[in-house]
Amino acid sequence: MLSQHELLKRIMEINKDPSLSDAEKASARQDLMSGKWKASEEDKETAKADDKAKAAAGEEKDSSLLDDDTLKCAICFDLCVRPVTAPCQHNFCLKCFQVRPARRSKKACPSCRHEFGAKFAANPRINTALTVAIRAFKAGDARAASKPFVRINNDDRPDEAFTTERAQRAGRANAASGRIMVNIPNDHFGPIPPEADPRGTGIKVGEYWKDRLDCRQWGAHFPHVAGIAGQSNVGAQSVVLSGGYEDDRDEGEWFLYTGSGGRDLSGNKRTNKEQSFDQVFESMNKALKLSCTKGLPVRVVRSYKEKRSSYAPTEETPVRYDGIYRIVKCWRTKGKQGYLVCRYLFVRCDNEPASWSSDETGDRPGLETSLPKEATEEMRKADKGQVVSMSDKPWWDWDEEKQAWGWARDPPISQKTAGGASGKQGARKKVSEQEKALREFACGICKNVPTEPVSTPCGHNFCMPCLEKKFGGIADEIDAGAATGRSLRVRKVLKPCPTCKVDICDFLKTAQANREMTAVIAKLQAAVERARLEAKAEAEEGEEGEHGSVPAWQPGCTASRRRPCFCCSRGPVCLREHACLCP
DNA sequence: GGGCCCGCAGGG
DNA sequence: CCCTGCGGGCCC
Repeated sequence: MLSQHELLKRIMEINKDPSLSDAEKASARQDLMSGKWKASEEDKETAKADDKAKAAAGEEKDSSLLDDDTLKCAICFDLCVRPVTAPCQHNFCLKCFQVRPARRSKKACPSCRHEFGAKFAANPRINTALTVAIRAFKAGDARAASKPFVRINNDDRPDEAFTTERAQRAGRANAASGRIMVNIPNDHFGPIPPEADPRGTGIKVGEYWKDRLDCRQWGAHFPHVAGIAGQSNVGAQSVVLSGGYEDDRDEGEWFLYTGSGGRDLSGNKRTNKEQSFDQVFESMNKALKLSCTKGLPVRVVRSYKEKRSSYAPTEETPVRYDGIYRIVKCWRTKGKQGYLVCRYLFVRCDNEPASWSSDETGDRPGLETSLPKEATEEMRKADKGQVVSMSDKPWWDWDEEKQAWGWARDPPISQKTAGGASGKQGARKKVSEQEKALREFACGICKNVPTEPVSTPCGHNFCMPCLEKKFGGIADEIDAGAATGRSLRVRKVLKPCPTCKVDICDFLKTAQANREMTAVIAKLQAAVERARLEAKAEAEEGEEGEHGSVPAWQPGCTASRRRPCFCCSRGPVCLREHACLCP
């Protein structure tokens, strides 16, 4: 890996290289920052010599870099805060740029008088490579700099599944397919931890992918078209800011997000800019609302397709992970198209600094209480005056002791069987949980789960056969009692609930196995069985020959449904052929 | 750059 | 099963 000094030197060399175009410069910088660059022998030599010189000269060399314009704002002459880079290669703080050159009629660089292109003047984008350099510079050593991650080659994978001939010709499936690299269920909340990542790093803020499909494979956001990942009764795990809704407003640390729906998608359309009816808090919008009230962590991914945000990535880093946010408020209001839209105020709460931040630390609490005026103004106009707030005890919260964000309550349990770090621990846990649920139905006499369950008015469960055995031919005796009209009272005393001793004689007259309960029990039993199998597979994991009778995957399989492998959870498994892709 | 079409995942 | 979905390739 490059020393920090070397890194900065290289960035400057790139910036000064007259043979490179702006785009090439940007791309070279990005490659450097993302760790794609590989040390050649020559480079290693210079690095060595460099280290020696550095050792001799102490830190002088590093501090001398402060004289270089590269990291400084050409307006305020300080280190850039949220740097934007003009086509002339001069850098500015986003704010400095917005208050000075952007407001003037002649939009030109105050440093070199070079006129900005219309695109840059209208929507300057943060130069994230520069923020990394500034952070590194401030920290003075490589350790504190956000560590460049090494992307493992995602191409040429045996399981980069092609589904259609057309897609094969294009060199890539045109819909979601391919192996999910991270070991987490789709309904995993919060950051993707190192344990779940085959590289052992976890998904870091600033990591980026070439498209939504790639992003999906690394678990940051699973749906490949939809912008919201979630379940209406659990919450939302992640969102993408992709410019699909014109009401969105992005200010980096906070943004206003629009819910989904309200659009006519008839005729096999996937999206439609035109809204034709009101949005409601249902399905994905409801999931987001739940994440809001619970204060759950929501992963946020930004796409270069968002054209109106300075915080959106560029084509060089098309789909970028920006860390954890919480939804502090949500409400409904009239959107620009005149229909009601669901609105969500996201506020960042991540331990890592944002890609656009020149700070060395992540977010600090407080932002969620001092709401931006854009949001408060909109909330005042909220539909029916209803504004939903985040809980006082959010699931994801600031830990004063650790001085870090983290889980303040247990994370929601995954409902999926996708395996993975949490899923694996969950399998055994799930067995015991469901067994516990089953025990709720246990017969008060034989203590087993009843096959013909009866629930008494006093709320206790028994097997029908156990009750009959206990009270001896219930139906017959009662019939006999009714026929004689004599000893019913006596029998009543003789038929107390075996659990609570309450008289259940009258109930027993008409008692029948509860069909509804039978169904519930059957479902639970099936779930326990499934969970047991999972736990078993888990226990046997690592052993050879686990795939048993599963046939080898055949290239060109056009299965429409894929799931992580039942055996090793690494997937995908073709459910039509039940073929397994495990190595 | 716009329109069109497509496969697929996932919720309900 | 049906419907939705802030993709992406391709053709024009």
